[in-house]
Amino acid sequence: MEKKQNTLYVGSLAKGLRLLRAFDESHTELSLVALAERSGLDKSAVQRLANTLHIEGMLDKDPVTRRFRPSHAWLELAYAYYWSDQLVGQAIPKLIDLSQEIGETVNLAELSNDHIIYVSRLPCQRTYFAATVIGRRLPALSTSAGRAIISTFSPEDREEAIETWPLKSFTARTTLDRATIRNSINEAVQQGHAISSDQMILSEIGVACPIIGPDGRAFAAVQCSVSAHTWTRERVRAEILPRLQDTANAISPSSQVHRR
Amino acid sequence: MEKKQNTLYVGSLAKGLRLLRAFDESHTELSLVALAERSGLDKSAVQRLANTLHIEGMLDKDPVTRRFRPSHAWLELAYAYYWSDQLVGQAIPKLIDLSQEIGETVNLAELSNDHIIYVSRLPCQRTYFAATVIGRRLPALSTSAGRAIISTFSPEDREEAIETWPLKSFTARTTLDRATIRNSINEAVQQGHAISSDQMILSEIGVACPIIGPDGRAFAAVQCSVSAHTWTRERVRAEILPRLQDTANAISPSSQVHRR
DNA sequence: CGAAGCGTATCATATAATAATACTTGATAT
DNA sequence: ATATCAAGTATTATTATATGATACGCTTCG
Repeated sequence: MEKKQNTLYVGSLAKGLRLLRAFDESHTELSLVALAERSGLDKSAVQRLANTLHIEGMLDKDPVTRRFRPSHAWLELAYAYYWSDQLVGQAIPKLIDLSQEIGETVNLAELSNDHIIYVSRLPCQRTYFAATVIGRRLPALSTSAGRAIISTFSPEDREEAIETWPLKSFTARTTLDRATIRNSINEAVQQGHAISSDQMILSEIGVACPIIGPDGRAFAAVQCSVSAHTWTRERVRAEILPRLQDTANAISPSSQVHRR
Repeated sequence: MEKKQNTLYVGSLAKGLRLLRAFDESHTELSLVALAERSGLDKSAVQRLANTLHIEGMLDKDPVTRRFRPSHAWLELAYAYYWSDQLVGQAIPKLIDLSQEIGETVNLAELSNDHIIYVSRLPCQRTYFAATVIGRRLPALSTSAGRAIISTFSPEDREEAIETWPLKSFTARTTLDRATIRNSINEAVQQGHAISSDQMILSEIGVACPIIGPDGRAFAAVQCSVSAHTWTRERVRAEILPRLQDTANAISPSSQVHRR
């Protein structure tokens, strides 16, 4: 078991974290051996680590099936995260206003390496569950939010992102061709916003405006997803975009105020 | 440093978790020594553990201030949590409908020992930030959701909760008298819902209906918070309560369906 | 009834975490 | 400019602590 050869690296802690990360949308509760398989650790290690996590309240354990599940503590961590992210605090009231105005689902997405992560979500219409859950990470290139953010990069960084960032197919129509994505991003450079269709799910239109930082570069975007059954790209541009743009602008300038 | 004398307990992992828990609403970024103070660990330990957490992507480190902050990984954990909590999946669409109908903030709260924790929040009006953040834990006795849940307990359990669960003062009007709380809960037993005022913040009215499990006992509640400036308890009862009740009932029966 | 799978418990061993110490850096004040 | 201090970083000898192999007991299934 080759760990980082570093006296400042605590292997046991890292292994414990791997256990936490073994849970995802399709692995919602795991037995001891299932945890061992998914984490790549042996049974003894998992026994000790999972037991520790259970004692410390990070894993719930079903008394009858003996299976482990994420505990409420995972939500408490999200709570702490929200207070630490200045952008969220500034954005939330404006996002609420926006969602009420347009009556459609509004999201705040942040760049997380080469993915975007939905940090705040305000669902206004029934949608599929995955569209309502915070913390969802998606390849930046495949999302309107990611493209909006990338569109604020320097030409070089933009090109590097387009060429090297990962892609993954979600629907039959997910764009996997980087040239097409380049066009989409170039449009976003011109127009200041990105629009995409059918990327994560079919019959879905996504619009996003970047939240521009003091250096002109965005690391977040305000995004809106609507159904193609009731909307067209034209109506989205006419009715949603102006307010979305206003909201993104309103969040931008005052950002980066450090406290303490 | 007395740890659990147990070969199945990994102290280093537990210490690492203490570092994560050092962050909260008033400690959003922490330096090495600040982490040491808040966790009760010595500088060397914090150095090693925090470094590990950083390498593993659980802590961001400001390259200039050298301070640590929660990373996006904390939201990913919340994401995994949401998929593991069956109740949320069942409740979300109904909560969205409800919030659209009544145009006010709707919450889903679950019991977490003697506290309630907000698992899902759908803000419809501008409110203070804390009211929009998921993962917030509050003493069950001080919240309408908690009282609604307790009201479904057996008389003995109810009494034990009223007598022993913790209380904390949030506003000048937070009820700290257990007799008064007993009255409020008894009312909830009669009426099937709980109403409270000025508990977490002044001029706020909270209503909650329990989500009753197959055994008749609730571990969650649908809750709604409105401003006392625009609402009265009577109007809340007349206009919000019926739909709130319907929503809670609609979530209740189908619960406890185990998959896999 | 036997086998298989899983959770639990025990223990000798040496690896891997520890804590003390010293070094580096940057900010503030003199 | 220079001194002082606090905070972050690096190194090391020591042994406490995590390890993983093994064995046991309980269900479940064919």
